Amino acid sequence: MAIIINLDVMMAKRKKSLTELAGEVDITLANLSILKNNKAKAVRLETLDAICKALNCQPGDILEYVEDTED
Amino acid sequence: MAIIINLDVMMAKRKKSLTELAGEVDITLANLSILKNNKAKAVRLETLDAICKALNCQPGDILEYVEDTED
DNA sequence: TTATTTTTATCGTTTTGCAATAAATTTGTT
DNA sequence: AACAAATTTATTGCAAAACGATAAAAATAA
Repeated sequence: MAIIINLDVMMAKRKKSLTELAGEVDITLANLSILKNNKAKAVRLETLDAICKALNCQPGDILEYVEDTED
Repeated sequence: MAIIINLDVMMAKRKKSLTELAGEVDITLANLSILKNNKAKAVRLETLDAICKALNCQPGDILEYVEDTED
């Protein structure tokens, strides 16, 4: 099992593109993409906070606990 | 608003002390205490994973979105 | 094809997780 | 009060990683 960041669901729900989100979260588009695709091994709570704020959601909405029997 | 880590609820539910948890999470007691008391500014997903595993819970169970109008 | 969005990659800086260790503080027990 | 156990706080140090800045590649849309 592994924890992954899933922004897709909330982004779709809020109809926000990565580009839009990056602007609001105040993080570079490139780095947000890394977070979104689980290339990051850690997250600053501050960043998570900004994302939740921008997507108007709870941490639990974007953090998932999944089987890592993929890829 | 800020995201905080709240281990107390799940620790109580699982009846686990910090000392026990530290052993299972494979992190030093000192550092787990830091996480527990929100002195950490970031968390490794790997660590979060180990904590969720040890407490048998979801990330959303230990991550809270609260007003930072305290202390 | 052309434009737009997203993903990858590289370099450099700064931050921070975490170990190791030890001391201080709190909590529990008799 | 006295003692033990658990928790918190503090230091030092290092390796790892976030994130910025930037640019190029790849994917998606029009």
